Amino acid sequence: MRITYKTDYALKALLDLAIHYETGVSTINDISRRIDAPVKFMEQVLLDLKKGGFVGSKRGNAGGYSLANEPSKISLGQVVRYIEGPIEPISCVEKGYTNCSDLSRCLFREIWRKVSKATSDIIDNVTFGDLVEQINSKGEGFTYSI
Amino acid sequence: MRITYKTDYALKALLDLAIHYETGVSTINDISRRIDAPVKFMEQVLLDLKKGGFVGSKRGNAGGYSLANEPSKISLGQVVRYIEGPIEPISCVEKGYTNCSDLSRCLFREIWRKVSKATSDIIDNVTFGDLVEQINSKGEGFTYSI
DNA sequence: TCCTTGTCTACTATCTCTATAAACATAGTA
DNA sequence: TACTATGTTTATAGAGATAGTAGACAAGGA
Repeated sequence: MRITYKTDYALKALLDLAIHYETGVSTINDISRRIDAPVKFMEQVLLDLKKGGFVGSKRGNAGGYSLANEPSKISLGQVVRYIEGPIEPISCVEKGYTNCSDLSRCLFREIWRKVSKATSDIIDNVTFGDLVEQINSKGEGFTYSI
Repeated sequence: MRITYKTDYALKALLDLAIHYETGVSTINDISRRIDAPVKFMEQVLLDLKKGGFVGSKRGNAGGYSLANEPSKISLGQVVRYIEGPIEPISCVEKGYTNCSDLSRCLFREIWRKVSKATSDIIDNVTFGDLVEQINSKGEGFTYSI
């Protein structure tokens, strides 16, 4: 039931960008250093996040990445689904699945549906705005390790 | 966030054995056929389940597998943890983890801890006895597809 | 033009998943 | 005893995912 490093890095990168939302763009190098991720791997993660519409970029001198939307408009769930894939622990729970011989009679399907819903309820209801707010409410001078 | 086929087969095999709890042992071939799983793969799964203490076996002619405990004593969570591994979506949530620079300051840890707890609350509170009961309460002649 | 930055493609080592195969051990039965 | 049905163990293998690494290229500002 593990998430991958890619998703972990993606979430941390977005939180980093959310923290620096007012500051302007951040370079891949800056982001990688601040969240302690491999630079070349971060390149790919950020490109994926760009394809997903989560971040914008500016090339050339003084270029870098920035959030495409307000932190409060991006939920963790959106990112996890895009980078990691479906939340559902087993494919038969997914919408539109019709391969089982008789879905209505499979007991495990209902279990995994519940797990899927519980997980979604958590990660769909937290935005990067919420996280930044939590950090700020701790007071000045308190630095988070992302 | 997917579980593996191995876990899926393991759960289905145990439910199958729970349904036939009073009947005596079932052979690998019978179980595989009833839950529609590859025989040679089922061998490994059942062997793992035996190591985990979930099933017992009898060799030789008229041998086979049977549940090691009453169906109501085995929860889905026990099996998932043993076959699939930790429920926690990321290692820093696990008990005893001390590798993070500063656990108390990581916001994502709390999110994944919540997801982990929600999942556990579901799968730790369903036993194979519950599932068999659900099947029986549907009345005679109603066959489940496991 | 030069430097800094993002973009894109390719490559690789390692691991996991999902099986399959063959040789072997055990136990009942003819 | 010989035979057969069963579980046991170990090895192997292809496909795919994971977690990176490398290098050439494109764009934009000074």
